[in-house]
Amino acid sequence: MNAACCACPLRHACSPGGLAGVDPPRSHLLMFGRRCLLAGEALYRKGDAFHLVHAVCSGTMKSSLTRADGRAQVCGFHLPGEFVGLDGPAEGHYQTTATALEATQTCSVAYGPLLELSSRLPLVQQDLNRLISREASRARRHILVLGRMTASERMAALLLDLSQRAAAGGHSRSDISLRMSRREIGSYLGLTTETVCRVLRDFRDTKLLEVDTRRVRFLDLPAFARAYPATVN
Amino acid sequence: MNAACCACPLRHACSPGGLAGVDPPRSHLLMFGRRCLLAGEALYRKGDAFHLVHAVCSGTMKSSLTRADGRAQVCGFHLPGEFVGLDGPAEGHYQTTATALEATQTCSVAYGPLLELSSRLPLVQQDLNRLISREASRARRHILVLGRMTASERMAALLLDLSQRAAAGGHSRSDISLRMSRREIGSYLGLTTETVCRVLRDFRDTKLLEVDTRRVRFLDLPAFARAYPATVN
DNA sequence: CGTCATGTTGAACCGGCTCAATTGTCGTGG
DNA sequence: CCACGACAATTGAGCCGGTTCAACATGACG
Repeated sequence: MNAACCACPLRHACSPGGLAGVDPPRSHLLMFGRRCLLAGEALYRKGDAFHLVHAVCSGTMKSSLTRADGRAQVCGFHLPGEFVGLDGPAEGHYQTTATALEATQTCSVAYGPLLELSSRLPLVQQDLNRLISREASRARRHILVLGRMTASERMAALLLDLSQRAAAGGHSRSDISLRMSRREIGSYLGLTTETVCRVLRDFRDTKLLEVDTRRVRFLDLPAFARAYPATVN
Repeated sequence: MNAACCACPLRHACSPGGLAGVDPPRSHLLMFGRRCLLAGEALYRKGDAFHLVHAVCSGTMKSSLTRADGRAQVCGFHLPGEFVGLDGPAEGHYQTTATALEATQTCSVAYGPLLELSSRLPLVQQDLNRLISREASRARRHILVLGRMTASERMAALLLDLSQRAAAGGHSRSDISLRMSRREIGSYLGLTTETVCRVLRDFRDTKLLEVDTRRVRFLDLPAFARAYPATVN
């Protein structure tokens, strides 16, 4: 582990989560560099040549697809400790655009050397395949949400998912801050911003949540999860 | 290429599409076996231990997710020459259930040896990663459809997709046969069977298609594609 | 020929959308 | 510090696309 990695807030999360088998003396070969993004800044865009995968070190990102008519559809939110850019291997260029939702730090890893390394280290190879495959898992869960769920179920699914991932990152499970706008939530869930608002108001009115704009607190998380069982995988 | 592969209808499609770099003398090590499935029979089920990936040799399959309440959501259709089971690497067990829609032949490949082989052959490694990554691409395209499209756009997207894939398999581009039921189409598109029927009727009434139950013919494919541009990727 | 699943069509309903207006939030500059 | 403007969030009223529910047609298969 080199100097930059020692300081990385991901130093614990990165290896077990992503690249368990990389022996320290070699890992510096992989790291391409860090970037600091401002809110709204893109890390990569759809169509960019794919050479790097990225870890979110701090902040939050979204990834979005572009429709033929040019409008965007948010297809994922990414918290610290998670990877973005793993949609690249499919075609050799990114198929999504990754944008920072707030000031965000990322760490980039060169894909070529990573592949090469993985062929020498079976554990890395398996982890890499797993990571790429998990990309599809996420998308499939998303399909389940968009398929035939009501607005409240969709919103509940997102909140429970964010809660769980925030917890995995060491944050509170019941007190989550939404770094994305209502419009972005709506795009992700296949709803309008108005409906997102109304659903959150209903959750508040029925004492399931406290909602203060972008701050959400579960009043009884287990009860909430029980009320929306179809959303848990 | 061993005897079974010589007779395989995929013998041309398999290598270029999937495993370009496997040198013939070794490929027999990979092939695990063939299976013949009847309509409705499952090749694997959600939760089964993941050891094999499969190619569809003939017939048609669907893969489906299971909701917490037990109901299924179709998440993909698979034509001859395409792979199924690549959702396995993520967690070491299948996350979907693959079912034959008609009499279907499959060819299975052991994942472990494939991984091992791929570490010696960079081209195979890259292809394997690409295949796994394409799994996510498919799911993302599906998200785009389920996100915010009208019923007709969804149906058009499916028909154009099937047309394109049928053409890739050497079949007619404008004359396609739907091996799946209206219910399965509806599940895949996030619609009811009734709506699927009505949309097809509308396409027929507006002279875009000839529809005879499970047989669909585009009367003017380019015009159809132009009428639904948002559905083409 | 009867049975059962699949497909089709119609009528009424409703969840979420559209459109429009209001309020809240935050950054900027006076 | 406040005023201002731009944008995000919220709320209401009315509408509409797709669902629900029900009836009927078709077709596969014993």
